[in-house]
Amino acid sequence: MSLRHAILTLLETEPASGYDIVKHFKQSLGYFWNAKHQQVYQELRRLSDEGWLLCVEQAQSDKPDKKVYSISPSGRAELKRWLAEPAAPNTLNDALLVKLYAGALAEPAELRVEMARHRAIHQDTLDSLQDIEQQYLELDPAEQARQRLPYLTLRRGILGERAWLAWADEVEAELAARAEQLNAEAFDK
Amino acid sequence: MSLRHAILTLLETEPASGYDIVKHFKQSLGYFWNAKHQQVYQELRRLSDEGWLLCVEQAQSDKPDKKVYSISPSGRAELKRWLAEPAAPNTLNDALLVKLYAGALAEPAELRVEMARHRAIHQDTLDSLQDIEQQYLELDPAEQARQRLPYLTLRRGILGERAWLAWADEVEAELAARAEQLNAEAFDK
DNA sequence: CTTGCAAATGCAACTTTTTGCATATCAGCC
DNA sequence: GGCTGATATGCAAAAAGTTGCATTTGCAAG
Repeated sequence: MSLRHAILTLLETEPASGYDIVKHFKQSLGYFWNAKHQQVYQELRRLSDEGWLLCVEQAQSDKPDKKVYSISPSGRAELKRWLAEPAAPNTLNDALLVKLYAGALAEPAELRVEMARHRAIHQDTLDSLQDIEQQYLELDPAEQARQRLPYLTLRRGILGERAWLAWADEVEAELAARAEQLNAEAFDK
Repeated sequence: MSLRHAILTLLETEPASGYDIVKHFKQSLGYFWNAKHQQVYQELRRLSDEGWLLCVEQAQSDKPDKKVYSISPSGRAELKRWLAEPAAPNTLNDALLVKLYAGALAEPAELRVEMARHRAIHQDTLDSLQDIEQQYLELDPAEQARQRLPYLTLRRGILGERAWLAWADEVEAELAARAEQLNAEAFDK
């Protein structure tokens, strides 16, 4: 489990509330980490109990009160310990690829709709990652240097999404060819 | 949950034992689906109980006996039903990217070792996927046409791994630059 | 004045996945 | 005769993740 270490990593940059962390996961960091709010809040409490985080309740006049968490020295030590461990390579379970694999059983038109839907999502993700990249590239060189490693994780997102879209081109070309074939067969009758 | 549908998809091509399925996941299909044997065996029993699979115990003289599962008509119907559903886009949790993000806290040398280790794994995966692609390309055109959709899932693996390696080049260039910088600083003293 | 939305947090039940342990058959090797 | 390794299957507990439900504050729009 590394949700806890993902949280420690985020809090290493700056203190944040559970709500803030979830927002990060939903926005920029969603490319490499995802978690529901329920999981995050629970984990924050556990990390607090273990002494890896400090928690300050902060009253707000315009919004509901919040709990701001920050990393403690022992939390930072734990993060360092974890960083030195080798990480298991990522495994993935991709339902869309299963559907494509079994696609001979499906309606070709439905596959095309599904691909188009996913393409739109990936394109949106790419656009927003590229926006963030643009902001990074407008920073002064010293700040760029400081943010270099997070930037490289962003690059992973960008390169990954571009590869996905290039693949989608191949798939859509094939599905279009199939649709044409079906059309021609229908015409023959 | 789509492990069950991944299994149905595999069995749609040909009957197999739990052991066979696990082997598929470990080998070629590992790019898009992963599951431990415990999970697969359990799911096979459940699918059987629901009537979506048929199971035949097959005695073997040279090896332990095995249970060969095949998809039933109701299983095929369920698979079709599932194929028509929209799939949620994949989310991922990538510990390596978390480590890189927090990399300022880590030993640069350790990051480089870790990257090299992961690069080797991805390169191996790419090599084996490309071997499979080569086999596909040597099939006669009719057979290629029949295998076209599974082949496209293979392409996803290939394009994905290439993108990963291209990204690793960027990361390694940066880590090498950091190492040189550290070296120069040490030399100054 | 109520409806809806963003900010903010949480419990409880459930499903899915991982981890650890366990066992049996047979082939080939030393 | 004992070891390793591939084949083949499973139980049980724990951890991780999802789903459904629930609540409070305050703002803004209608």
